[in-house]
Amino acid sequence: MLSSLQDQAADTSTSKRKRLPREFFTRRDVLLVARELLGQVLVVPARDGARIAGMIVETEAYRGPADRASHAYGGRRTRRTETMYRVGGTAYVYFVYGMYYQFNVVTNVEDIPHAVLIRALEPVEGITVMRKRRQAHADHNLASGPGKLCIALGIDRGLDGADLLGDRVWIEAGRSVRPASIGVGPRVGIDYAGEWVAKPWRFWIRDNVHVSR
DNA sequence: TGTCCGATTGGT
DNA sequence: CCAATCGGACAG
Repeated sequence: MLSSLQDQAADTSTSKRKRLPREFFTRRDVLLVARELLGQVLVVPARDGARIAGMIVETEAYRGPADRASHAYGGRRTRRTETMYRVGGTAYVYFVYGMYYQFNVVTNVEDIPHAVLIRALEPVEGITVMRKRRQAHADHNLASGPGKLCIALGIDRGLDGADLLGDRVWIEAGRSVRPASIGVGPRVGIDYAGEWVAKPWRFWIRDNVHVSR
């Protein structure tokens, strides 16, 4: 089973992949979108026309305004959170801890601030560039965290608000992941969120070495 | 304007 | 376990 997973993952680097359509992102269930983003491929074009890409192996759903862990909790609408109120299929990129960027995918229709944090990628294309940016770390440590993947792909605040159906960053169809291969558990780094801390809204591909932690 | 703190990471 | 490092949110 493990080998078939790897074969399929390898397949995504050679076959033609289709870009995910608007309708994938505008669905109302952010938990469903978070699960189905596993196995899809996040792509950022490099300067010379090359591509930097990684298969999504870990995600977290944020369901504002009810979700206390969300930046949009209570309907909070500020310059930073405004992006989350845009239509599904928009990139929400923010800066934290004074040094890291975090890449999110906005879901649902306009004015409903739901989003999926992309927490880890398995490198697929542009691995040499990723190694350079991440200072020659082992491959399983190139993009195995939300801050790390932004460094590896060169993502910064300039991509906040970018349309995922545009040409600055997008997501292509990779492989579907069987429910049995999906790990489910509580989100991390949100100890301030009270009862919402325990919600099992973190998803990952089981046995994949590129998952964080 | 001042203070508090974070959807993390890497080193001790 | 802890420091790094600075923008965002909010109180005053």
